[in-house]
Amino acid sequence: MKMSGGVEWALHCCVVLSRAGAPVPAAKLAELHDVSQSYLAKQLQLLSRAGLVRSTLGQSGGYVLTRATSEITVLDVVEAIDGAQPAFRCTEVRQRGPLAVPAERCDTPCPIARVMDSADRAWRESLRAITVADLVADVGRTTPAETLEAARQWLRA
Amino acid sequence: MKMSGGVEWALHCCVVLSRAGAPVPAAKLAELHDVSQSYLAKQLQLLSRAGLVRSTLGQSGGYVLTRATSEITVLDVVEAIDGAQPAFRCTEVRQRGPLAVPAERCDTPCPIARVMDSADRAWRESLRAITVADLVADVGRTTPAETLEAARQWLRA
DNA sequence: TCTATTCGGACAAGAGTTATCCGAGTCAAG
DNA sequence: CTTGACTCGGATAACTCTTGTCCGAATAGA
Ligand code: SF4
Ligand code: SF4
Repeated sequence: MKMSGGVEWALHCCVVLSRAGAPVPAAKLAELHDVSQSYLAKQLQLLSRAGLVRSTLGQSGGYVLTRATSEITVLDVVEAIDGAQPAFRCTEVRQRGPLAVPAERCDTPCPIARVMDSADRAWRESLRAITVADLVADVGRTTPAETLEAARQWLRA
Repeated sequence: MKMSGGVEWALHCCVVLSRAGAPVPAAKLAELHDVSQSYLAKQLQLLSRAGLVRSTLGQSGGYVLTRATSEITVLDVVEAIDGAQPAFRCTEVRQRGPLAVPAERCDTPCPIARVMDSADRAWRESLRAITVADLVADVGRTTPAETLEAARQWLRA
C-alpha cells in the first residue's frame, strides 16, 4: 500500500507553476526541489499525457498549466501520476479450488470487493474535494510575502 | 497505489475460519482457495503476529480466530497484511533546494500532507466500519445453504 | 540558416513483492 | 513412555514493479 513518490513532486510543481506566469523548464523545477532532473521529467510527462499541463518546446519553453488552479483537483494529479486503477484488485478466488462457485453465481460482487470499492471511493472523494487553488491559498496564508517574492525572483532568473 | 494481493486471501481465510469450529491447517486453506500453499502460510504468519489468529501446533492443529468475528474489522486484517503505514509519505521537499524553508518554519504540516492524511483517514474509517461478522452475514445471505454445508463437510475431511 | 534549448520516449538499476524451502516444536496415538 | 507424523515459523531465492538515467527528435529564437 504505497503510492508513487512522484506524486509529492508533481503537486509541488503544480503549485509552483500556478505562481509563475511564464513557462518553466523541467530543469528549473528539479533544481528548485533538489530532485533528480531526469526523473522529474518523467513525472511531468505523465502530467502532460493527462492533459493537466502543456509543454512548450525550444528556447524559453517549459510547462504551463492548462486550466485554472480551481479546476484541478488533487485527485487529478494523483491519478495522472499513480494511475486510476483501484488499490484492491479481486482475483476471483471463489471461482477456483474444489469448492469453486460456478460463474453464473458470481454475477453480484461479493461483500469483500464491495467494502474495498466503497473505501476506495471514499478516499478518492476526499481527494477530489480539494483543488490546487486551495493548496495555493493555504501556502500563501502560512508563508511570509517576502519568501513568495524571493521564489518568484528565483524562477525568473 | 496497489495493496498486497494477500489481503484478499487473508479475508477469505478469516471468513472460512469463522465457520469452522476446529483448527484448520494452512495447507487446507491453501487447497481450498487453490493458491500457493507456502505463500499463504506467510500471510497467516502475519495474521498471527498481529494477534488476529492463534496457531496450534502438532497433529490436528491449525489456525483459530482469537476473537469474535464482530470484533475483527476489515481494517485490522488489511493493516496486518499490508502494514499500517499511510500510503503517502512526505519527503520534506520544502527543506531542500535553493529555496529551502528553514526547519523552524516546518513545525506545521503543509497543506499537501494534510490532504493526504485526511484521505487516508477516510479510507481507514471506511474499512473500520465493516467487521468480518458483516462479511459472514452477507455471504450467508447470498449463498444457498447446501453450498455452505458442503464447505463445512469438506473442511472436516 | 544555424544554434542552443526543450521535451519525449527508450534504456538500465534497485527495491519491494511474490513464491518457496527446510528445520524446530508439538500434539496425538500406540 | 515411545514413537511418529504433523504443524507452524522464520530464513532463503525468483520475480515484478518502481525508481532513476540516458540520448535523440523537435522547436523557438537569434
Ligand atoms: S469473494 Fe470477493 S474478493 Fe473473494 S474472489 Fe470473490 S469477488 Fe474476489
Ligand atoms: S510541502 Fe508538504 S508534501 Fe511538500 S515537502 Fe513539505 S510537508 Fe512534504
